[in-house]
Amino acid sequence: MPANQPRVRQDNRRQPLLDAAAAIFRARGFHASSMRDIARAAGMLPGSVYYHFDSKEALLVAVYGEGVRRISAAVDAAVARSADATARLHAACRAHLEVLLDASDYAQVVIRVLPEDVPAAAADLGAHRDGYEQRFRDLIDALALPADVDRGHLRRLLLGGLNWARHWYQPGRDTPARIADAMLACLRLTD
Amino acid sequence: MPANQPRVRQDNRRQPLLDAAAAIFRARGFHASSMRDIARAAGMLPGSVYYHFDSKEALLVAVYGEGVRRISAAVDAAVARSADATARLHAACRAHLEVLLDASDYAQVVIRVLPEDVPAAAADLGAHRDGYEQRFRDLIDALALPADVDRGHLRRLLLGGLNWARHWYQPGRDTPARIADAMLACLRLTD
Amino acid sequence: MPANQPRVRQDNRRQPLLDAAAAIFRARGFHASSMRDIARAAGMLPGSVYYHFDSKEALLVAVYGEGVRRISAAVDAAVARSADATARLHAACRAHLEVLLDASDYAQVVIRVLPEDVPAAAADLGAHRDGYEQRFRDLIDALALPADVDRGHLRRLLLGGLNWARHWYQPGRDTPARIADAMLACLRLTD
Amino acid sequence: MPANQPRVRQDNRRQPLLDAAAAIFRARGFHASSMRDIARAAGMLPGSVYYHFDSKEALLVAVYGEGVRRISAAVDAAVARSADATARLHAACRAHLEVLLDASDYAQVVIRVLPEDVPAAAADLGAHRDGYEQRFRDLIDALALPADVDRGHLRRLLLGGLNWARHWYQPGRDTPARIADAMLACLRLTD
DNA sequence: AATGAATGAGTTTTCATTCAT
DNA sequence: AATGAATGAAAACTCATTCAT
Repeated sequence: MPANQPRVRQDNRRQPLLDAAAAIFRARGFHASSMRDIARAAGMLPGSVYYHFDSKEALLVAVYGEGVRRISAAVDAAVARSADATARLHAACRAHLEVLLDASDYAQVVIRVLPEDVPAAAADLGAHRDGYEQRFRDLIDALALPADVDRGHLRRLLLGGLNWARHWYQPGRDTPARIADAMLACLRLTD
Repeated sequence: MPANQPRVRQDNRRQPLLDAAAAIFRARGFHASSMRDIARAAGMLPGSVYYHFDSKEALLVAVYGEGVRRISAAVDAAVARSADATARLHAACRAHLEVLLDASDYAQVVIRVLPEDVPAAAADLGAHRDGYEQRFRDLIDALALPADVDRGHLRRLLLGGLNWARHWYQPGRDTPARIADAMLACLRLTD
Repeated sequence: MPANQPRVRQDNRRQPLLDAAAAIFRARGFHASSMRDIARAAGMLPGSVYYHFDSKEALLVAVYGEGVRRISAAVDAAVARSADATARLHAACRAHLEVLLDASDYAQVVIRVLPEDVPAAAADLGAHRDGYEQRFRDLIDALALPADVDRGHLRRLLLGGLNWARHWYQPGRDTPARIADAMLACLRLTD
Repeated sequence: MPANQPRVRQDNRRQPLLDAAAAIFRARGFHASSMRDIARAAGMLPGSVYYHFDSKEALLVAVYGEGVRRISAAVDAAVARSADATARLHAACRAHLEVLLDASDYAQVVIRVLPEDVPAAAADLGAHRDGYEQRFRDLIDALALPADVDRGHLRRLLLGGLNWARHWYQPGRDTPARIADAMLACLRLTD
């Protein structure tokens, strides 16, 4: 035995496993994804997954959390580049859709898997989601809106409309940024 | 032997079975609903369900179709009461949300179960859905909109926003009609 | 109501039902054939089959019996045309193969379904089969064979070899008559 | 903890499982054998079988392949002991029948289950069978036969006749070797 | 002579998970 | 850090059969 190498170990297969899970959850949803499939995509045996995560739900929560973290980071970075309230909302919506539609398996899991689909994890997923939505609450609070526009319903209309894009978006026919702009153009954002 | 009974027997357990399936699909989604559960809710044995429907997917398609029929009927009836384009859209949105949020298990299945969740039935479900969305296409075509508002994106924003309500709506705190009005108030529907 | 017609009824759907059963049993064997399939092929509902036959086994026995009757008739007719013992055996083998390979679903069921596959009907099927094989026993008894040829094993070799043809026979490449002749030419039938 | 165990564990329940499957398939045929029964005979739960084999068909193919391997080995060993063409064919037929009738569940599956009974596995089974039959082709090619004996039909007659023995053979009344000899004595194998 | 509706036991298969090694 | 081998429950579905009408 040669000189003890320092051993970098510490869960170095966790990341590939998460990546695989994100890809499978995104493509098939929670219930139609099996631990077998995820393990195979990660190059492991099904039993091995349980070294890293206690359950299928725990794996989902980890993926979902990473998804929220990634959209959050993208939105935060985009928003930071402007000072004007309307411009900031535009930037946020563009970033939101870009990550959601093109970039990341992780982020797509966030809209593909609904908390209510997984009762055992619903609380965790909901908390992650709420944390993210707070950003849009703040952005909309900063706008000068017509008096008869309700900020809560505006936020929910906007987020619902953006997230729905997953169902009809076809890469190539349009871009996330143009879709975001077109939807914002439908809204009464100024006096 | 009394005179000629009317012979109504035909398929008389099909309706209760559909009702049970609608309730279960609505509450748990497609994959988390089992034929066992549906059969039990309908007071049958699992095998008996297959006398009426060839597969779980076929059962879903039947429920989904009935859901679309019910929303369509509600929207058509509501729209028929006005001549003004904007008023007609308002009526449609109110009816859409009312059926969706309060009235019908069948209708809720339509937004709870996404075609892409059930590849084997996706084409059928999609066709039903498209037939329904055509109504909103027509309603929006009839509006006089600002030149920079894209009708396609307006429709998708609106339907996405309305459908999203399922996730946050709490009966009692608000009414479907008020939500529909509040969301429409956020939109630039006039010149 | 016009003058009472004499009504020919008396189980007039029994024959089409038997035909359908023969076709299905022949193509798929006993276990892989379902009463559903047979009923559908006969244009009935599954329950209706039970008006004519008490069970799947009873249906098989009827088909099998008809199969034996048909081969027997063919062989008897063929044999009757010759007086010479060897010529009679030739005629029998040709007729046997012709019915088996080309002519009749019923007859093919006789070699496709083995009595041992259907314990509940094994006795009946075996009896039918034995009745038929008696013909070959008689034909072989009438031959003048070399002393060291055992008549029992000759019969079993010949019938086994002929029946096996089902597995490799391809219509067009050869004819049942030529196959029968070629096989008989392999045997030591004369001193 | 003793020194270094040899680690033989690998798939150590696979063999008992195959044995159990061979016994059940032999006794009842493919369709009448259930995975339940096979699992029970192997001392497993039904689900556990699927760790070793992907499907009932795959299990059959494994049993069938092993059956062919065993008859092939027996025939090859028997044939190797003679140089004379006729003696070699005799040895092959004796070995064939001995394995088939007395020795091995595996081998009996080969004649009990017909490829056409299991469409999903027919190609695999057929390939196995063809590989085996090639031996008889070679043995018969080596014979000096009368000019009017067709080698192909001789082979098919002989194999059909031998395999048919399964249906009437009763241990004790006769021996496989004597049956083989008696059948060969019926054939015109010399000029 | 047949049907509509159902039954109940059965089928093959899949699943998340466990655990000694 | 992972694996080989299994478990036990449940999944969707099929089957032969029944029976009032």
